[in-house]
Amino acid sequence: MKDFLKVMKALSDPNRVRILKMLQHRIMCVCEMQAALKITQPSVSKHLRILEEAGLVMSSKDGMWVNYGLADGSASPYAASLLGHLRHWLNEDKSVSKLVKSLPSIQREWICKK
Amino acid sequence: MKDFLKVMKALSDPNRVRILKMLQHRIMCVCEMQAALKITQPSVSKHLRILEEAGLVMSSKDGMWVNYGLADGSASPYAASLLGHLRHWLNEDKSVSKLVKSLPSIQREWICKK
DNA sequence: AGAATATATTCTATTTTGGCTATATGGTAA
DNA sequence: TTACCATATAGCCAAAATAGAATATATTCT
Repeated sequence: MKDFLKVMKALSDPNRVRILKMLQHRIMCVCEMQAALKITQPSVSKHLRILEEAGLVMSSKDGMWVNYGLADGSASPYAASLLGHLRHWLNEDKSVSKLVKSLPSIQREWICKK
Repeated sequence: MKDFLKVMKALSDPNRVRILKMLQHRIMCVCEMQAALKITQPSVSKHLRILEEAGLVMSSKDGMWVNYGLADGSASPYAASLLGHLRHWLNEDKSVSKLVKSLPSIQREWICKK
């Protein structure tokens, strides 16, 4: 029950759902998501922690950066199932499609390192 | 997005999930659920309202009683999908199986009308 | 009509959540 | 080493959620 609730709670916030929808298109670092969502970096980090503990995303360090991607689902069957559905869901949502369309212009070389 | 979040939030509370798991077995009135969950009647009503607005349960009046059952899913594709998965999920959860086992002894004729 | 019962709503107190600022950590480059 | 940069954590505050007590509504029975 606890694992199930973790996944449901993780999916109960619009910004966390938007993060997952972005990660369907490519791997991203924290500062890229921050630029896309227009919220502060600590907020993004917090959301990512919740998503990770629910088994929805996974991270790997690459030097200074931390790359986040969708989890493979091995950590939680609930997460695996929901990640599958999310592929088809919410593609028509305006806030999501707008975000996805903005992705090409958001790259860590441009955003960070200023 | 809003409809999706409603379903996820509705499924983010253990008592609401337990209500759904009970309703998989039979239709119930509010006072039966109250007896099963051992929480106050207003709390049950509130949970049911949230579940209903998410498209997860439906109600029909029968005299003094209001019968609640699982929704058919026509109100929300997200609710429909999750209700399907919930059939298989959490059957092994202790709090759920305990509840289900207690169902036969919980009937409105005995519980209410005291 | 009035009493009793099942459910819904309101109100209040408590907890949880999401955002921000400030600070800490850890890696990179000079 | 020092300086810098990406990310994580801690602390704070406002908004939202949960539970219970008290109250309101609606239906049945006498």
